[in-house]
Amino acid sequence: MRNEPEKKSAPAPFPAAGHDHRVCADEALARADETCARHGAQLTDNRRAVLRLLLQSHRPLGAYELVKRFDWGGRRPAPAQIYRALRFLESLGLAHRIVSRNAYLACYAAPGDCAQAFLVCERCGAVAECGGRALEKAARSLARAARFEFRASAVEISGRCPDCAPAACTP
Amino acid sequence: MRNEPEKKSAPAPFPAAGHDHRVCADEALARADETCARHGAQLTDNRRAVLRLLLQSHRPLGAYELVKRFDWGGRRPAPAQIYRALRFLESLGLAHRIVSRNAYLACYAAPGDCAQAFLVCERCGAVAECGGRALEKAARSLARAARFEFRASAVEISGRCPDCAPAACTP
DNA sequence: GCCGCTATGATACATTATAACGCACTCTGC
DNA sequence: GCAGAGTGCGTTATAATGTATCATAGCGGC
Repeated sequence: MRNEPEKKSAPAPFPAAGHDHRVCADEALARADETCARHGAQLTDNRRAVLRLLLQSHRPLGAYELVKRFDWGGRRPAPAQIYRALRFLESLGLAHRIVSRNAYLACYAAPGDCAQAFLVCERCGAVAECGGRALEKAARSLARAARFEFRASAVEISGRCPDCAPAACTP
Repeated sequence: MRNEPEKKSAPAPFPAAGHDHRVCADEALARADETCARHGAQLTDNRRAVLRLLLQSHRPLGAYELVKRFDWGGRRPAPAQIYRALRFLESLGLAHRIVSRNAYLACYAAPGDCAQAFLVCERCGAVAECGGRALEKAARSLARAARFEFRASAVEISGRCPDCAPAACTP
């Protein structure tokens, strides 16, 4: 990746709400099954494998990082394979693209209230997805004022996560 | 570019505030001089040329689009040249990067109140920069709630500009 | 002159993403 | 069972975007 030190064994990037990684990952996979079923889409082996990799990492991964990690009996899948899965996952909201990093993050939120904004740590690369109706509301009213037809908003907030902020209690 | 039809001769992408292109471009160049002077930075020929190209286009241009347009006595500058100028312009707020399109847009706003958010038309590729304290306020409070140290926020709203919206009065 | 600094010009390379094509599988209707 | 449609996969090739690196030029200070 670009400038991510890949801080070894950093299990929970700013858990903000004190979440347990395994629980949220398992839940996310279960929700993915549901979501696919609801949309009449198939969570094929390929797609599930990519989603699982994203869930395991719990931080955004680049497409080529996924290519490397994809365990496929020694061989490596072609990028196209990964990108297809990512597009699929994105289309159902099971994963998000962090444009500012060209990276992809599994969605841990419930289908309804996902992905209003992302908090992207400049130092360790951790990303937290967070809701916040206020943001979307502000975006919508901004669009309205410009006679702009709102479709979607992407908000990425950069800064330092609690673990990396210099003023944090942990040294 | 990726999926921008490059609608020929579309002079003013949603003027939102009824602005005159030439006026705003000239003003922007003048402000750029000022801004550079204030920061003790040099608006060299190279940088000025890139800024001028951006101002002329009045819509986001990819770096390689700039490479093509750069008139340099027949030759073409290397990408690095353009990227350097872009980085410089960005650092002073004279240009902005539209991450969702990997493209760059000249800043037409006054130094103080620039770039809270961008309205990106999915159809014609036009981008309007717009303020909106509400957005930044929402972003900041979101960050605070997550114990995240806010540095900057990038908000990109996608949808249809007034010219492209199906329900618009102009056919 | 010589140093330190900044910006440039140039070559090469790295990273990210898509196009295109044919195969395999599944489902459906017959 | 079999043809045809639809979807997803595996592969190759290539496009698009972005950086690293190094040598050089210009400029101001000592």
